Amino acid sequence: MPKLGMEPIRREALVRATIDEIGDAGSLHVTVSQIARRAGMSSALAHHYFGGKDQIFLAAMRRILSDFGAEVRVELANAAPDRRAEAIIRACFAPSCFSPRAISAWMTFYVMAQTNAEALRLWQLYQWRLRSNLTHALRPVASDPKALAATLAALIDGLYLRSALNDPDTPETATRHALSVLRLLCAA
Amino acid sequence: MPKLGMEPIRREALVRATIDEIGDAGSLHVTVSQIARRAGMSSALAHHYFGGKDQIFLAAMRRILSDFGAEVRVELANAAPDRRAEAIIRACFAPSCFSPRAISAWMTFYVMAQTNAEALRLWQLYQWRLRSNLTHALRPVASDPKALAATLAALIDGLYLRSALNDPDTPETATRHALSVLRLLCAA
Amino acid sequence: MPKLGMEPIRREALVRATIDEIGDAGSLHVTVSQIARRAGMSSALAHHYFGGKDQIFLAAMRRILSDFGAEVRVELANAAPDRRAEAIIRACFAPSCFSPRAISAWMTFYVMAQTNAEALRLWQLYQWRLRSNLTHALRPVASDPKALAATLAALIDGLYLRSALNDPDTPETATRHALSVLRLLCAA
Amino acid sequence: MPKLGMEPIRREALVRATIDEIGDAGSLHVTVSQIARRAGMSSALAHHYFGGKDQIFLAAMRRILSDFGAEVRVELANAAPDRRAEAIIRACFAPSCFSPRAISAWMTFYVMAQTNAEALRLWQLYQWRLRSNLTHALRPVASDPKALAATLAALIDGLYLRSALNDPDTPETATRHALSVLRLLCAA
DNA sequence: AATGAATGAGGATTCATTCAT
DNA sequence: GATGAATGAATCCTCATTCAT
Repeated sequence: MPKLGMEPIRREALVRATIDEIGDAGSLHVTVSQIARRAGMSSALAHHYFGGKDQIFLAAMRRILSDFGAEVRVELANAAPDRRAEAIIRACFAPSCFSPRAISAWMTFYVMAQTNAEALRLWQLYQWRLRSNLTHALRPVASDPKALAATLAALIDGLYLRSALNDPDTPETATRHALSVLRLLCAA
Repeated sequence: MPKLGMEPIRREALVRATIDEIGDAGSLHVTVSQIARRAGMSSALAHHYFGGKDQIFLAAMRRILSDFGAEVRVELANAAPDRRAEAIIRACFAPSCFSPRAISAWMTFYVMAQTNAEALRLWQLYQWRLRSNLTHALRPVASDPKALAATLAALIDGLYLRSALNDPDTPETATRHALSVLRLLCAA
Repeated sequence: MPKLGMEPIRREALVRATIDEIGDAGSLHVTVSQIARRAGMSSALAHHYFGGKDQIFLAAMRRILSDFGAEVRVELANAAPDRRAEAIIRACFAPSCFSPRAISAWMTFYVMAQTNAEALRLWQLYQWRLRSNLTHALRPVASDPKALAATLAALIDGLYLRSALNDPDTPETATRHALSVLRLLCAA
Repeated sequence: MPKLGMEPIRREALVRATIDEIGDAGSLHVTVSQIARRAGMSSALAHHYFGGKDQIFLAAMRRILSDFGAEVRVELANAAPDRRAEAIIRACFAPSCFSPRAISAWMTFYVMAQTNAEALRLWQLYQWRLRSNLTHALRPVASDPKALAATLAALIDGLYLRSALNDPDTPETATRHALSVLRLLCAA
């Protein structure tokens, strides 16, 4: 009697395992076997469900992006209209996005995007959404919302980067940093 | 007497080839053989001179850092006292540091720093120098030089990142962006 | 369900192939590929089952030791109480232990024991067992069983050595030699 | 002005270095470069003088044999006619032959002899001389000098073997052991 | 659905040896 | 006489991927 409906469960487990494994290893140098073992199945099954290593990685990247999107939506839902930019920044540094594991995986996908077209597309989508969200949110409070959005997006990436490299910055410090820049540049 | 003095030539060629190869490939997934071939020698000779793959990569990283340091020194030498921060920013986006290849290699070393202690040390050294230079340069013009230096450093890294990911930003755009943030935040 | 239970078969085949290959080559200078080919599989599979070259070699060494132990047990089971020492000596030169291949492999492992801790431990275990068995067996017939056991153990090793080096000694000659020394020294 | 008469000096240095290096490493896994470095010259020069690695090893083996022969001659020169067998045994365990280094090198050459014809010839020569010397020396004191010589030769090899494998036996213990067997078997 | 079995392709590293100077 | 330079050929090991069951 075959088990039914295993596919989504397996895929989910593999995606989680991929993020965790990359986060632990701190690099893309992670084998399919390691991921599969962590997900509690054989590497052959991982291939069966995803077709190949790249696809597993891309699925993990999509998952990180959608987690991020969800976080943004939650924060935006509770934000006053003139606090929407703050809310987005908070979402960026929320634990689900800014844990060491997530950061490590995130940074790693940047590298993947240098060679994999689909990964690049995903990153560009993320950038477009982030900037678009920020621009929209900044419209009530900034004189040049688009430029400020670009600045904040770059700053956020930079803060991710140094957090990935063991900078002792806590999420709180990073959040405070980004928020203070937001305030200063809105005032300017 | 044998042919003499090849060592510095070979090492130099390998370092160049490493940066170029990583830049072209857009990832650390570059073999010693590829590097050696590009440098016009056998992989055995590359090992002979550097001892191993990691050391070749670290030498390339050191080279990038020292190129950057030289660029900074040049720009600072020609800068008026109240333009020193600008000068540093210009150095960051000077062609020798901001060519697609250099950026790609640079980003790639970030990944290496996640697992290699010496690479991490080198990155931290770079960060410390950059921030220290910036802090010093900002003293005459900013109310909180240290905080502003941190912001600029993060912003610069973020701009590198998106440049590495095929953002159509030109060096000029990136420079203008960073300089404008500098001005706004000094005024604030 | 997949093909099952190959592991013990493969391991066994590899252990046999290792002993044969070393025996043929007459040295530790034997590659994993050679062994794997002789065992009818890829070198990758050999690594998969054993983890590395050293472990393959150690498994082969363990096999030789256990073959020897079995031979001793068989001979002892059929021996009169005052013939137990003779039985042990016969076991040492039984075909399964004293074939050219086995000797060659045996000698070769001696070399391995000079640099590999686990191999050394195995050799010491073998020595301890041999001497212990001999001492016990000699108690009824010798005045200083321990000293005589040490002498016989060294003599046996020496006879192995020259057999490994193409001495025309047959197993029978070697057995007769050792037995005659046993008799002489018991009488003394 | 070329240096004259360097050849014997270089060859001597290489032979010494080979023995020392093998002794230190405890195995044949010694590179020509290591040997040459220890001998204070380039590996190219080592090849120049010896033609290849095997020849270097064979030269070292010859040296060990001739050292042994010299030791035997010295001991025999000072021995009373009925003490000649004792003298040979003492020579076998004299420091120049029985130092850990010498033993390690010695054992290692046994392995070489399994594959190299010239090494085998040298070992056989050594055996022949040892047995011949012993037989001659035993004539006045043993009933079957030839058989006893064979026994002693094998015993001596066995004692070397266990000394090579870190048996705590000192040279003195080994000497006493061999001498006591000699006495017992002469009496028998 | 699931997996143990199996491998080919490749990658870092080592080393004896050759050669130009 | 002497050596730095240079390499081809190996060797261990890894890993994504395929397949039979």
